[in-house]
Amino acid sequence: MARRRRLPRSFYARDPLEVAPDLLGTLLVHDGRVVRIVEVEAYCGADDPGSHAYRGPTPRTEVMFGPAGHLYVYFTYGMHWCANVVCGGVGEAGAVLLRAGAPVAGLDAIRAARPKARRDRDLTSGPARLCQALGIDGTYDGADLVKADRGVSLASDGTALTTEPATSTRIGLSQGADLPWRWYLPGHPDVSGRPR
DNA sequence: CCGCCGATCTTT
DNA sequence: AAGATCGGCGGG
Repeated sequence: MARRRRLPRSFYARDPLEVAPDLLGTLLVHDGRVVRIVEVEAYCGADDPGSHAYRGPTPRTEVMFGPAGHLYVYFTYGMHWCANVVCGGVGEAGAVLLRAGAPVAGLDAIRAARPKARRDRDLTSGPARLCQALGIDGTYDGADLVKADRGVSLASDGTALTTEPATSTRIGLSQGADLPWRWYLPGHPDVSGRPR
């Protein structure tokens, strides 16, 4: 087991198109539960019609316009939470959506948090499943991943990827649907969804 | 495995 | 009225 090293602020303070692929293989940690990130999507603020921040700041999206390295957690479809990592400079509203992971530790707690999952592959494959599995909800909006002020952080354990990342268009969008801003580790059982 | 549909509520 | 989703159901 290699030592886990929390990602520094400088990791996040770059263009989301650079940060997103670099997040593959990193560890999302909360409350004894750890998953290895295997699927992400980049969202590029005012330059991206698919971003919640495309039309400028609102109460919902204000965290995205703040400093990098914080969580942007939003509520969708009346019942689900999804988590993004804020990237780039202040005011740019870059973000990377965490779409899927592979459980690394705390499997019992993850299973307990996902009672609807029939198979293990359904535990953390999907942005809302991932949040439910790790116990991340709206109270974590704005949480600092570098300071881990609410117990959530991202770390690297130095493990090299065994699969080359692949790209595709993003899942579930009608605006910006043609942009190839999704990265994933192909063949991984936890990778979710399909582009349209 | 795949496709369809309903749930449920915030945002526009 | 649509949405950065999920889970249950039916069919192949």
